[in-house]
Amino acid sequence: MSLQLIARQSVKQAAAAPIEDSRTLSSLFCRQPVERIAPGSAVFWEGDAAKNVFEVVRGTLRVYRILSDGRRLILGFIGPGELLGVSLRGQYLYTVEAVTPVEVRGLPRHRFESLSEREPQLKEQLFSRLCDEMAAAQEQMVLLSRRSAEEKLAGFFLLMARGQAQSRRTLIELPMTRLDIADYVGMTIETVSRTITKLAGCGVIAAVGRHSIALLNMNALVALAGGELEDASFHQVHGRRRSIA
Amino acid sequence: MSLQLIARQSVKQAAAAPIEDSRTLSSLFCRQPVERIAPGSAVFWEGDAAKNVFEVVRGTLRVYRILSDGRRLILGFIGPGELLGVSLRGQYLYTVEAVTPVEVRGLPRHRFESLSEREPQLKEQLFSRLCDEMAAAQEQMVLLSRRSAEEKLAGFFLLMARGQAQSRRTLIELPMTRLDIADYVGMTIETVSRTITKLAGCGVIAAVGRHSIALLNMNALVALAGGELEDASFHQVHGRRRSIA
DNA sequence: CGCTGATTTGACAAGGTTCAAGCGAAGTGG
DNA sequence: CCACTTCGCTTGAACCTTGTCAAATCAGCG
Repeated sequence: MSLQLIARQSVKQAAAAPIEDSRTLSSLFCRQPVERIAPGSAVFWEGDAAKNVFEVVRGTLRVYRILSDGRRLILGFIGPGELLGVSLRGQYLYTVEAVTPVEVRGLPRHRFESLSEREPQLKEQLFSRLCDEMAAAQEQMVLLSRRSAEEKLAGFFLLMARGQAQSRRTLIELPMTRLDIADYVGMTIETVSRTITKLAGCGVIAAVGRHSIALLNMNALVALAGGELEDASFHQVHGRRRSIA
Repeated sequence: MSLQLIARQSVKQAAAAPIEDSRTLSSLFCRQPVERIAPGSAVFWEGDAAKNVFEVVRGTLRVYRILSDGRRLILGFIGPGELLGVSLRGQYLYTVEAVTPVEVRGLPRHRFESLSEREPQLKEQLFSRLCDEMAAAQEQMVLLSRRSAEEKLAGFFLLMARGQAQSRRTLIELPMTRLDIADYVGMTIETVSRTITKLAGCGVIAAVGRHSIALLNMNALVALAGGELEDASFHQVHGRRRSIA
């Protein structure tokens, strides 16, 4: 039985907790050579021996598992600054594939471990990232448990916005395909497409090409998503409305 | 924004990795007084200051969050041996309520932290539990992403069986209500009920009173669940088995 | 024995999946 | 540089599952 983790570091998180220690997790990787990975290629596969830990330098990746009936469950999308393959035991638990052209730096696991063992602050940072990942996992559960397609997609867009928004940016990138989105939120590709069309029809969002959308009515989007994806700009209480035309 | 964790220790895990260190996480709690909690009462609420860490001695609890639209998302059920409220920051992220009569031992968080700080093995154990919890979270995502009600419930039953099966016991306890189950797998109570009736009609399971069911046809159940909840009796592709016993 | 709350069951409608076809953009080869 | 192919995306229509509303049953308890 193997376990490993995607260590996440949300943008917000990073900003909120500036690093005082000179020695950061990232510093472990900065001398490692960069590996380039083409879209559609994997960094590693579910079941592989977990030999390396990676830090994402550039690009977006999808993390997924294939269920026994052939369906693909995307556990998350990760980007620059995040760690991949932090593992407690021997095997990777999921497959990680490049969505866009990707650059990563790899570090042999045993070195990663001995280094982080040596310095408590690193261990602490690792722990902290683990917590972030846990929180992210819970958010995804919330997302998956949402009933309607609109709620799910609204939640997904907010998640993506949160991940890349400098502030209240309205244009967000969706490097992944509709199929990726569908496998992430647990719907079919058709429903994703239809729902995007519908939201665009309501004026809540606007599709800008295939790989980005504009968030036109943030309030409506947050209301639709149920307000659960806490955003800095949003702070309401339990009495909430959800109108979408 | 606060983060904390339910640290899980699966039955299997405990058996597979015998403790060599004299000092275990549990040993931190064994001198603390036992608190009794009546069914329906909470150990703590989402948003409370995370003052204590708890170890469950007896009983079953539900861990949940209330979404802003009033829906309740049950993140998991936990039992004896598991930790509650391990927190990196100040507040509990979810509410924990007793399903059955429960006994827990509480330990002030700062003491828990300073103690585990002092001993690396404890930190290690904590890390390990965290990984278990992460794995559990992923399993729930798999469960939630399943399409049909039958798949979800079959998966749920297997999960429950795995959590309490001494061996290939076929009678499993379901201390929680149908509503709890519904909020866990993301369906309505009616659908849960209908689906149980249906599975019983197929001879796959049999309802024994309201709070336990007999697993009559394990193979059918595993097939229904998609075989993803790896069980000793089941190991396909990736060639790894994991004894349950 | 008569409450109260939990569960089951029924009928119906909404919404999502499925199957099928049309559209469009990106990339290839001439 | 353009036509062609391909793949991803959108759209349509029928079907099916699940959510909803409502009512009947059941279990536990005073």
